[in-house]
Amino acid sequence: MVTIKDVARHAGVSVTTVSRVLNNSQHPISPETRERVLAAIKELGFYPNAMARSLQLNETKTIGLILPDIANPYYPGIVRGVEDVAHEKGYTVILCNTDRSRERTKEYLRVLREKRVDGVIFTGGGAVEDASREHFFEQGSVATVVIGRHKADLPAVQVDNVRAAREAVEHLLRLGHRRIATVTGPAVSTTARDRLEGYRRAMEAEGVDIEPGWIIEGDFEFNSGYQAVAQMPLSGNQRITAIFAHNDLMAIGAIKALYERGIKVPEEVAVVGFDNIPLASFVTPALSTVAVPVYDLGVTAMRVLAELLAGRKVPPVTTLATHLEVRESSILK
Amino acid sequence: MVTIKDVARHAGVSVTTVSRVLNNSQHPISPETRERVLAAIKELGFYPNAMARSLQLNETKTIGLILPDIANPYYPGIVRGVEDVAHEKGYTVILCNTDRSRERTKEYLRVLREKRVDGVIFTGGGAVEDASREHFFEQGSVATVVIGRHKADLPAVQVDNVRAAREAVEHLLRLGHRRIATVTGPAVSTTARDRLEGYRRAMEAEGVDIEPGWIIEGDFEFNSGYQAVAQMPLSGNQRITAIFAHNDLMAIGAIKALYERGIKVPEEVAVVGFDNIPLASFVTPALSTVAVPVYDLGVTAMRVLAELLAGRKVPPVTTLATHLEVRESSILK
DNA sequence: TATGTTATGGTAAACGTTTTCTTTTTGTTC
DNA sequence: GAACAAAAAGAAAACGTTTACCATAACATA
Repeated sequence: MVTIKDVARHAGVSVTTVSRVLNNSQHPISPETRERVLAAIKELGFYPNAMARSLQLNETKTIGLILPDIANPYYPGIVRGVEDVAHEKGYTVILCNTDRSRERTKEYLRVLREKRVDGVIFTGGGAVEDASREHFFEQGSVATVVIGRHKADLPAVQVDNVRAAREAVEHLLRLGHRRIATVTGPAVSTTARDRLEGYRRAMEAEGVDIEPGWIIEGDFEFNSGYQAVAQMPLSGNQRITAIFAHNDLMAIGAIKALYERGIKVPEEVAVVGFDNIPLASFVTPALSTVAVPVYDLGVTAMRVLAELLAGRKVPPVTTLATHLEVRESSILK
Repeated sequence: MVTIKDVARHAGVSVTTVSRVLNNSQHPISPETRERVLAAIKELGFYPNAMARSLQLNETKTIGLILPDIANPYYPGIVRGVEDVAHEKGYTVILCNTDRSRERTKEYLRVLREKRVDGVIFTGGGAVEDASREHFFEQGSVATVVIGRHKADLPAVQVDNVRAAREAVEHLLRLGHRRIATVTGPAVSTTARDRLEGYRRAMEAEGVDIEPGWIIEGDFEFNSGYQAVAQMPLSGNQRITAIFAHNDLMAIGAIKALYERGIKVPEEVAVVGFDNIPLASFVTPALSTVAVPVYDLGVTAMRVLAELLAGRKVPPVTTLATHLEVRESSILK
């Protein structure tokens, strides 16, 4: 590998001078010298060693992005948002899939720490956060931003799940539905709790009593939505006429189950999901859903992190707006 | 930040000794000394500085993963595969989205080079490869593995697109279809060319003449599949009875268009896609498709790269098997 | 002439590790 | 008790940068 020394020798100057032209330093350099250095750099194919540089400057221009699983369709949008802004600001992103495993999370935190990343963006909540707090923040801090709900005392970027869920259910109520079931996320998920709360508030505001069979716990996976349908009253005059699922995957599972039972969506049962994963617009009928601005969540998180790294104050919480994307599954053409 | 010196002082030994226990060196260390060092490390919360280490050792245990767009549902599976193996082998992954832009690709290659990544995995072909060859490999090499077809002289991990496409079409022929249309990828894509070739060979082997209107060029996006349907003969006895799309997104677009025209899938028109993105099993009817083992592509690519980095010989091409995932869109229950 | 000042450039320490080479300590053998 | 070997530990150079500080030359100023 060619080093700054080689360049210096080749250009007939000191390494100091090479370093100066490399970094556009304040220090005056004569045009001829600069030219010679630039020529030497080109000629030798010199690429400064970022590690030596980082060692000296104590910054790596690298951040860690920790999430449960990139293969979950909710996350790629976030990642892309983070990455775009990171790239624009000269940062590089290390991707860490934790599968929500505490072990693996800690493992990654150790590596990120050893690699001296300048900052970290977390998403995926829960156990991950605990591990992080313990491990990362308590022993010397690394700038960190969290996407989503969290208990830690860290800057967060999130959406208002209670409100968004409420709006989704209000939409169904406005269409005349009263008997509305909901497929929730796992009870431990704060996100799921918020979405359930939104459902409750909308129903309550409308004076509709929620019947016991209407709330079915899922796990955010396709299958749990599919299976939830089996537990719902679908015939007789006790039957439900709409389903609000806590995410799109479960909503699509529910649609599939309804389809297989010969129940028409949206004619007999309307369905609304949550997240607006890419898939949502492609299924038939196209899924009405709460659009979570995943890309913007990523973009904003990285922006906040960059502010933090620049030593500026950042808001403790940034809340991004959702909007209801009404498609075919909840409304007749 | 606490350094190895602090640990040494705290444990009353030299940095050499600390380094030795840190790296489980051959050099004998008395149990008591080791204990003292370990205790000091723990007590001070010491995390070795990977950059200083890398500078010395000339390896970063980091690799770059270059792809067009993580938000494209084809890629997360690959990324996950790469990441899993990388993690297992002690590597960290830097994610680079290029949007197939030559500019951005070169930009990233520069950064990866400066950060002295140990290796690179490329996927997404085309322009990217050119940029890479030029920039990366010609001036001092970095271990590299390519996923998919490529022209460069680099170890590759791929599937046999010709064969896989042929099998997909043979499946349709076996079901009795003769008038089979195909929605291709962009003409410049080698992948698309291979898949078209497979279609041709299957038809030819069966003695079916391909009519001009049957081959419609798409661009691998949902919309082009949707729009392709408009150009197909769908009524009269010249009508096609099956569609082979070069990827799932286009296949799903086609299904949507057929649905809107009141044409039943698979009863009136069968559809087969390619890739087996997660979405494929969730749409209605569930999409029959050629299952590309994306996760395994990632896993294998990283394994090959690791071999390369260990200085071992690797096969120039590793071909992974595809299989046809027959679901509802091409066969009646 | 002595003294600054400015423009340009260089020397060498520092960043935090690993590792080669030495040194010290301990133990064994005759 | 001398001689040596083995075990344990340390000193210092090296990795490739950045930068504080210093040096020189040219020129202006009093």
